[in-house]
Amino acid sequence: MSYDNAKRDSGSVMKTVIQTIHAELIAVLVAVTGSVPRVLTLADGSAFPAGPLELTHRSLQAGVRAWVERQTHHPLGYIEQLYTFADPTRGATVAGDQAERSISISYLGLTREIASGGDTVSWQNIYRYFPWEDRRSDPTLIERTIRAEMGRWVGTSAERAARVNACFGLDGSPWNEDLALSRYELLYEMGLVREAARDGQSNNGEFIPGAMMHADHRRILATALSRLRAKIKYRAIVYELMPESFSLLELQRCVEALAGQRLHKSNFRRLLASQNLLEETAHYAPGVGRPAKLFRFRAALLAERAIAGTRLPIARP
Amino acid sequence: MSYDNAKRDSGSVMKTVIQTIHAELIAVLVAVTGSVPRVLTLADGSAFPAGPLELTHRSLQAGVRAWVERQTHHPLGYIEQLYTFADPTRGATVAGDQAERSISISYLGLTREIASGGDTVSWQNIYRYFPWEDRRSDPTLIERTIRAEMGRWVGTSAERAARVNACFGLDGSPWNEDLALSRYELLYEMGLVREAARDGQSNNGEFIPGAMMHADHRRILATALSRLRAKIKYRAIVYELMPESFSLLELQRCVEALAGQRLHKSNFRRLLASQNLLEETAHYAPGVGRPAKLFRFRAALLAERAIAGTRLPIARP
DNA sequence: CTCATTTATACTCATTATGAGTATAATGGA
DNA sequence: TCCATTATACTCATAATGAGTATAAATGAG
Repeated sequence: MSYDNAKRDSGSVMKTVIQTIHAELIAVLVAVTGSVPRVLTLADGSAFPAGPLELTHRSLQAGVRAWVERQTHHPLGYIEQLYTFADPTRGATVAGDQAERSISISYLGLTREIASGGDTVSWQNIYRYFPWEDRRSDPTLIERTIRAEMGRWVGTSAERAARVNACFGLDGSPWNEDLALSRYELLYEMGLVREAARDGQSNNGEFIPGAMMHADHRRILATALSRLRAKIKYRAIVYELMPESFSLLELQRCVEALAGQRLHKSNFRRLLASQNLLEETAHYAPGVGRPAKLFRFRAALLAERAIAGTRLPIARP
Repeated sequence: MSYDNAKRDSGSVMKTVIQTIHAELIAVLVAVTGSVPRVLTLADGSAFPAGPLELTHRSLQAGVRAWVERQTHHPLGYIEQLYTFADPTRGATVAGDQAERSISISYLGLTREIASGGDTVSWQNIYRYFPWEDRRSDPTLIERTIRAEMGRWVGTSAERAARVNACFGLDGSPWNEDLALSRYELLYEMGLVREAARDGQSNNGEFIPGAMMHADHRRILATALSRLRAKIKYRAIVYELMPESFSLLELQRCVEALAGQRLHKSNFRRLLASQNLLEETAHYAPGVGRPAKLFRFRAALLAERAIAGTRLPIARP
């Protein structure tokens, strides 16, 4: 095809080294049980299910499904792609005209928690890795624990101060739960998470609380959390995390678990009502207090509809 | 590392074939000039700048920058990753213990249009590929041209009808500009775009208007358009597309070009005012009519802030 | 120089959406 | 029976939106 020549050669001489690339598929599986958001991990909480893309895989998604099922025996429902990154230099050696390099493609999956087989397979509380992201019971953790350490990095730089304040909702800036990834990256840059020291970043003080993970898996988890928090607001995906029927409070607890924030009960219900995604069942939830009506998601929701609308001030003709 | 064994071997026997993967980097460069949104193309509008990931590339992003500059001599500003996909079977042959496979990683870049070198390098109107996405002058194009063809595919299926209506804003459903990708994919599934026939999909009628592209580049462009339309609403990225200073009407035209919709002038200005992202300059734009004040973006905007807030009804303590 | 034409800005106003509560209804158990 | 608990229904002030109208400052034709 003449297109290929035009495409490859314009402006420079082509290299002849053929590069061998190793593609790794990584799965972040999230479930919410009660009020705890969890991820499925291997190696006692230090890594996610992962494995190389193989010839037998029909697609990237199929590959992810295969690896997760092989390693955890957990069935997989909804999944979506998160991010792809290349390991900057690791193993970039040349042998003959072959060079080795690694690319990681990460996926986010939503399911319901099931006791999974495998010795080291386990569901871990997401906030074990990011204690500062859970502001439901104690929104002052950042103030109390890591603000001082961050202050050391900020020093007298107004620009750094502005960045920290915007990211962590300090000093008048509002807290934005979607910025989970930015916060993790900033902490890494500051050298306050253990991974930074492990990777040879300079260390600017005491490490802050939060469990470490293999390679950059914790960063991938932060990506997943950010994506999920953002998406839950404009797409009906909590659906994937809930049982067939549930009470409104259960649904609220699920969203709160992901957002890391308490929600206003009646306003949350009003929002649900306006979205018209739920329908009543004939049943009621047992338990203390007045029994709650049970709801289910409407089938019509299958048409992957956005639940919020535009923010642009559109003109009518 | 003991982690690696636990990770790879749980539940199945490991394959020994080493897979050679070819990673292709693809760049969708967008600029808006006047009221026309454009993409930078090669091969007379049929493909995007692209090339394999090489050893000399420090990162995926660096690789994209290198290829774009090599092929188009166009400087590159802001870029972000779009999507990664694996070519399902093409070239999946095995030679010895080596197998060949291709992965494409696409990027979206925002710039200002510059006359670019290279014979076949050109800026193309995005709506050349998706005429139905531009509803500024004529929102009835879908009704007039492609609705009948889609109707043939829908037949008597209520589910198909619901899908088409939700996607294309027909029959009472509101038009949602963010669904550009879903619309393209649906048209492909219906066999109404030329790529579908080329790829061996069954054809359900006449092809609809819109230029074809190499491989799945048109699908990638649809991804870029969807992403850009969605992102422009909650992130201050138009910034990258505008000159140093500009009038409010110019900014409005730029957003309209991307959204494919007319905006309400005074409400758009009120929105801008509330976001506080702009500041006045001392200058005025020349031209017919009363001269417009020129604005520029505030420097403080560097702190990559979200411009919209949460949609969740948060509870205060 | 005056006025029609054009584009820029400033306001207005009804309707919705949101944040924050208060009041009332069903339960099970002491 | 009364109380602790949880579920639902309303209320109300304020902010955000959608849709216009009114006024200001240029240019160019006559």
